[in-house]
Amino acid sequence: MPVTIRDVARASGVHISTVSRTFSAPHLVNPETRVRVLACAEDLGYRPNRAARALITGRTHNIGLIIADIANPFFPPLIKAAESQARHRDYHVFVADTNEDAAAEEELVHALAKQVDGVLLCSPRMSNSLIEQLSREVPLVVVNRQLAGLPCVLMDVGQGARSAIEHLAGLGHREMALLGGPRGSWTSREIRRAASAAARAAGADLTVLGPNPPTETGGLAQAEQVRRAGVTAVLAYNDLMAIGLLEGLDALGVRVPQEVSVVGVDDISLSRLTRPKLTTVATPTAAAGRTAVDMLLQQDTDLPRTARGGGATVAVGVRRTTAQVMLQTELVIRDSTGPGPYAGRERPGTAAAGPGPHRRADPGNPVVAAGDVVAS
Amino acid sequence: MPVTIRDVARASGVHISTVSRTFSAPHLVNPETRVRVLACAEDLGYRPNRAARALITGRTHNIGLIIADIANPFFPPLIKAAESQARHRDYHVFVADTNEDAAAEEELVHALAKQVDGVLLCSPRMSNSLIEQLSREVPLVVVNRQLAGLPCVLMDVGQGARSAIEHLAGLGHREMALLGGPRGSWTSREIRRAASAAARAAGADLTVLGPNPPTETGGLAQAEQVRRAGVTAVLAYNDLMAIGLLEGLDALGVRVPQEVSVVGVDDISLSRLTRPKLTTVATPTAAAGRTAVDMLLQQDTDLPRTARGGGATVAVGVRRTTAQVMLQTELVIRDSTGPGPYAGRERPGTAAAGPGPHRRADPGNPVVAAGDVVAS
DNA sequence: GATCTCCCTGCAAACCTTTGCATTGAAGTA
DNA sequence: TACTTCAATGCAAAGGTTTGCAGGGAGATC
Repeated sequence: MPVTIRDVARASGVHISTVSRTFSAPHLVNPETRVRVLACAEDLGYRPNRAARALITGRTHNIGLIIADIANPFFPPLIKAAESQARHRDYHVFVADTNEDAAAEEELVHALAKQVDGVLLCSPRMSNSLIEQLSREVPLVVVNRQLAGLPCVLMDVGQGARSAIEHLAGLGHREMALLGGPRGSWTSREIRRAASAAARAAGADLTVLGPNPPTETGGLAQAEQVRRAGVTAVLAYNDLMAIGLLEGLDALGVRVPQEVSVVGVDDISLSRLTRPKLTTVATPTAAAGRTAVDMLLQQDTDLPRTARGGGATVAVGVRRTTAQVMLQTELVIRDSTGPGPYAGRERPGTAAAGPGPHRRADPGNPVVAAGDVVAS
Repeated sequence: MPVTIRDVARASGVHISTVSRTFSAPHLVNPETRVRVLACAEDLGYRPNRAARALITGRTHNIGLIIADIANPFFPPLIKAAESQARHRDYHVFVADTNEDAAAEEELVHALAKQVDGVLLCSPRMSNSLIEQLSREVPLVVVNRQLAGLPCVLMDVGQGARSAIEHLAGLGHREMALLGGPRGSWTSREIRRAASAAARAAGADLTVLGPNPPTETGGLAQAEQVRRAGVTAVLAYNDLMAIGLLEGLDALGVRVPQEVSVVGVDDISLSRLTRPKLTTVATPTAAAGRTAVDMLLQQDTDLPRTARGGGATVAVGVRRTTAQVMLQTELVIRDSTGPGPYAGRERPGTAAAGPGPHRRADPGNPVVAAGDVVAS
């Protein structure tokens, strides 16, 4: 039933190799023959069997995309961007969800290793050493985690957190809380580090609450703690948690931003739809998806995967590019942050007045720090 | 570099076929040999090459999942459920996003056809005839669309829409609007049909606005129309649109539910977090994902795909199961619906008073209508 | 007219695995 | 002891494609 290259060859009266070349190296075949073959192929509905092709070329033209949680609206834009970028290059994307579970991550990498040309590991929860080990099994690009010797796509959440804290301090807040993200998250650590430093620099206190699951529920569950901590401003690990917190505070009768200001991270589409609209640190997720695919495919074309001719072309000392790209973030001020108790006292330069809407531009210029490492 | 079955055979001193059997038919190999082979395989980090296996068995152990829009929170639960169900059966899931584009759908089915054992087509936008045609290329299970002769997983949105309209009528609404979904959506047609009938039965007017893109923006854009139509209650194609409408009405100063009641469909997790909380028709998305995978895999085990031995085992008159499963929906009443202008006038039986919270049970009992069809 | 180029096409091996059949050898039976 | 049975293993073909190499033929050059 399935039509193979052989059927096309028979129909068009040429050898299968000619049919093969018609598709993979058209310039090598006579134009007349080519059109004839193409016509027959079209006619019969022939489509090359990618598995068979993969067997010999060593390239599946698939890439794996491992995601902590598809239900987190942070990821879909990244996934879509990665898919569209991949599709342009005739690659397909395998999306897999780990449910925020490090063990599932490892298993998925193994499972995907043989059927993809590379894996995008997004916001991994497993250890650095394990990631390094897995990278020997299949080319890896890591998103939202910095690892020496591996290509990484990072978002500058540190800068974002700093801006957020400075924004809050400028509004007159001194007692702040940070809702930490999940254990094992590089982003969470990064935000915490930067936020602490920024708070210290601004003369503010920062209470860290967490780690927490990075979901609405995780944020909602901390509402009580936030109130008890007596803070007037909160930075949450992500928008989902911030939205949950908004909900929780509302249930407790705490008004936002009059009594407590809330800032999220990610700028998911939802954060424009909450009441009040959420002030948040916009992360360039789509750009990250595109960039990660580019880096993976770049790496892929660099390393010939099939060692045709056996031991002759030993791949010793292959150079692997390990560029690390840092994408910029931007604070988007909306309605969930307002003046704090110290508004107008100090720091007179920073406007403590009503926050106007703030149009953000797409940060299209990644800061690139490239480096080459000799792979084993 | 990649370790093959041959390496394992060499290391353990047996023939490759014995290694193969160790994995695919363990009972055929001597226990001692087996442990030795397994040890060697473990040692070398051997993992069978699925592409090569697929070439001969005709099964890739992958399934494709084609989704209109991953960013729509309706889908992630379905995807997760499908993935987890598939993983239990040692299958992997290829997720692809079509951006609500019928042409992209067709192309994706073609592209996936050869590298998966079957495709789950979720909320397709293309024509029935095209779907039927594609189903001859690769086994298909269709979700959210009813097609004779093809296995389908449906959610009873008709019943849901009816309940919603009855709920609104019971609250004293007579002038209602329906925000239609995207063109080509079976669900949208179904909702429209049922809602119209229910409105007629309840003596209410139903203005249909649309079709619309099934997003927040789509809903938001219709706020003005809704106000102009002078209706007091709106049923939206999905929660996303309902949420957008909420936003739009708020911007226009229209209070919900005091002036206009709003009902959505899907019960995405967000609808618990809007202000007011959204009354909606809960659809069993996770169950749909699980069921669809089950049906696909069932079909897959029924049809031997590789006709080894060539013409001898002609697959003529193969029976294909085409069960159609209808999953039940349920109205979840929250805070976005309230009494209408005719509250308490007629229909005294139906309580027009404040809507109490309503706990919904997981509708775990699918209504199954099975049928066998002889495939060509 | 003979030789050389060069374009096009065919040939066959290779990729890694599965699986029907053949072979081996040991245990069981008469 | 000779024969059957059966479990365990080896052999080799097959699956669909790519690709290095070789061959064929037409046109060009001398």
